[in-house]
Amino acid sequence: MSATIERYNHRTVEPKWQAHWTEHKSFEAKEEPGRPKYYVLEMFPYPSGRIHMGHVRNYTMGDVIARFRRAAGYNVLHPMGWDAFGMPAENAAIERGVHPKSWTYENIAAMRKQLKSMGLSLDWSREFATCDPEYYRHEQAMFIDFMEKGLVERKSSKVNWDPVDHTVLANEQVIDGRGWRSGALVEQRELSQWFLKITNYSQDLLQSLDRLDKWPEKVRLMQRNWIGRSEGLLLRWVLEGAPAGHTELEIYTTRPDTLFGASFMAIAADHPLAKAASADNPELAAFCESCRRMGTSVAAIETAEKMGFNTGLFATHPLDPDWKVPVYVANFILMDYGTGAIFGCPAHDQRDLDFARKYGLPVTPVVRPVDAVAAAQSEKDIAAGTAYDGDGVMVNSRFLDGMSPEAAFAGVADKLEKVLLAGRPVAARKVNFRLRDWGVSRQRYWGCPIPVIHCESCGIVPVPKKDLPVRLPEDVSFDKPGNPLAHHPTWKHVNCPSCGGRATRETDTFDTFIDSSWYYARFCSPHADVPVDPAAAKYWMGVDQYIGGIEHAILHLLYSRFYSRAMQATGHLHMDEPFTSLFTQGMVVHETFKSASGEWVFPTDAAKSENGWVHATTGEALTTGGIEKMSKSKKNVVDPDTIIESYGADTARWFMLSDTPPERDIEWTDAGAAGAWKFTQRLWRMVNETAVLGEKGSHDASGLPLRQTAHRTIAAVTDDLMNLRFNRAIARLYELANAVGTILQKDSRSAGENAALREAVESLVLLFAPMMPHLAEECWRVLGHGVAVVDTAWPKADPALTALNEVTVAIQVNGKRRDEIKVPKGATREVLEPMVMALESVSRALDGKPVSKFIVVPDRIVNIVCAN
RNA sequence: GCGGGCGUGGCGGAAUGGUAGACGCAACGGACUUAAAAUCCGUUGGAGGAAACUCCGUGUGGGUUCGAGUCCCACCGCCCGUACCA
Repeated sequence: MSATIERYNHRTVEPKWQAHWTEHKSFEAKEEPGRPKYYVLEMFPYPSGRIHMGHVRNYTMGDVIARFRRAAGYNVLHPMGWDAFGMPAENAAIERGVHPKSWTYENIAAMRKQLKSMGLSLDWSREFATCDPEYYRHEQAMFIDFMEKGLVERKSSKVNWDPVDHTVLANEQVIDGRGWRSGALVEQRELSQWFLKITNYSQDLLQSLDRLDKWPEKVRLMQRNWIGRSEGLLLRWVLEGAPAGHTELEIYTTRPDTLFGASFMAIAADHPLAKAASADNPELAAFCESCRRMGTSVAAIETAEKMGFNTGLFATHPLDPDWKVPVYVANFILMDYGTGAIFGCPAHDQRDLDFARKYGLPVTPVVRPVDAVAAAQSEKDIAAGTAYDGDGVMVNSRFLDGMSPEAAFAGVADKLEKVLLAGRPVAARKVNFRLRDWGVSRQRYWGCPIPVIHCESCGIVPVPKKDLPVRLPEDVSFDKPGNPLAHHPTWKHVNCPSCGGRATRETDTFDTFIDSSWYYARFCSPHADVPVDPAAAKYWMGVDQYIGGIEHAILHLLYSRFYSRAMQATGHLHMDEPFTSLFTQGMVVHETFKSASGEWVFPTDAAKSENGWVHATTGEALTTGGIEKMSKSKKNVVDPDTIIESYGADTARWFMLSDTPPERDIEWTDAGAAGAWKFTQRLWRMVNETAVLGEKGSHDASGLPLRQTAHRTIAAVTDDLMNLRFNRAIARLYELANAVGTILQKDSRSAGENAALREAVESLVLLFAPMMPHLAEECWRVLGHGVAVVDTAWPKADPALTALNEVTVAIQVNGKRRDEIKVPKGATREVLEPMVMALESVSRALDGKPVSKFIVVPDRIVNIVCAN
């Protein structure tokens, strides 16, 4: 064995090839009409200052796809940028006195360097940050176009106010009643806000999910639920003894079929009728106030009892003038869904049943299961406090009796649509969505300024496009809480573009989700002086493979889908669905350690002793705290820089792809990383040992087995990479490496074996190149190639070599495996039967019993069935 | 509550309804070495057996099928998402 092979040194090799790729502009993409394109995009990072292992995993996957597609002949676009606006920059300014701009751009520089050390095949010539005026200028221009198109609305509304971050949050940013970033309890405030009319597209956004067949079903379902379509009926009830101006009460229901099961009305505490009725009823007013105070936290909702207050008012049943139903204010009715009022049908709605039982209201079942046993059961359940919400047949419902609930729905709707009340139909079919318009105003400095001017005489005036961008002023102070733009002495004072009079700028900035809602389109033409160059977008869009975390399943992905529609409506883009195929990768997790006093301990400080884990320096006993997502607070982070320095980028990349399927959480372990590193060294040795054997000779029969393995590996890895099954592709590569190693170990080899070896090793290098690009380049050079791997085509499997001419067929007797035989591929039953019946193992298993069936699955299995 | 996913060796995980455990890690045995590291070779689901071989085995219980980790039903457990949405 050649003992003179030097160890593979990633510290010199990796920077060398990175420089080569940069120098040769290997990854700069240009439109080439007629040539198939492939757009790979990973969700761009927030420039927090350092990349973490999650980034390493995300960008490695994207890079493998990009390099693989590139080798396979596609014109690949693989860009990178920075989601650079947002609160951490401002927090840094407040806490440490650094300017958000310098903080951000310094972080970008640091992270760019880190990403480059990973050897990603990115087109850096297209890089931008969303805080570049050259980027947000187009965002502002498009907003003005959206305004003209009626996609923007300014309205005073109750907003979620984050008292820690001093900003408004979108509903989507409120999690369990707390700010998604600060974790502070959210308050309700009344403010004038800018909204994007995403609800104009509710139906389209819902329906088009059906077209996104390359998205995970889970994400589509989450979006479906978020949009929350329901079909129901708006229904007006005449009120009796109501305060002035409240002659009727409009409710929304999805179950008009259960109208004859009505036993009470319930309205939200914020409903105008509740307010009016409270005026001369202090007790009611107090109850409404307590409902408002109850809050929206999950804990509050889960523990809250159904509570109500009888207003003393009555509503008249729309189908029976003599039927009067009491009106309650109830704590479980939300003002911002439907009309903030319902009719309660306790037998078929659990909340209504809880409420009715508490306040002694009637419970009349009106839907009965068709099956008699089920019907009896449902009656018992209802009496015991469990509502029945299944299908069945209508009862106790006059003209609806005997119908299905579906028919009854239509029966009630058809009838009441024709009944007039105060000159209007008393009922109207109505589709309701849970989706709200998107509030985009933020009272922050480090965001894209909203390009409008408030003029006392002209009102809202958009900034003329020639005056864009509206730049953020740089001389701001963060001494006072609230928005530095509002505090700035001069910035907001301008002349009205319309009348020339004194006016003020809007000081709110955009929600940063806007920045990330169109960046994918900007990458097509990052230097164009329009938001998106139509020809470039036409060529590159949509994104063929988008990769990111599941945490963006709703917000970012839904906003982006809306944005592309809005851009289409304003002529900026030619298509509506930006992401053709979506992949959501799992997290990187790591074991956690805790000291006896409950403090988190860095894994690097934990050592294994006979008595379990101890602190490496103090010797204190440690407990393992479970395998969790890497986070600074739990100290279970591994720094990518450290890993790349000690093992190299290729090893880190390889580990990230090995063993665990990409959609699952991967556990970072030192042993696993070390294993990956050993494999890089092994490949390096094999390549060197093969290289000295010289150029490829001619093939003969002795090399056939290895050639077959190599070509089958090419076919399998190609298929696996096409389908993002990285862990399987890697297993195949280990198999090929093992096969190569076996031949290399032999004391003597035939010329044919040497030729096969050369071919197998070259294939191996090209196949692992997307995962370990630096090692592949270096190996390729050692093998004597003058052209770099990035400029070499993906290997092709020879069908003659992947085809099997002999197959192993398993022999079963009564479904139990008893033997296996090697037979020519395609062996028929006529050939197989005598062979199989002659087997000693078969006659032993049959034990003289007659064969009743002889099943042949060609090239797979033979199953002999006999009486037992 | 509702919705979705998952449950396979010591571990990560393979397996178009067709030989369960590919591949890797760990462990054990061996070669090389003064020794160790590195490397290479071998063994490794459980039980029984000297061996041939036999039996058991994919959370539990049923079912469909010649054949089930895979499909169907019920249950148990874990994970994720989500909610007074009328």
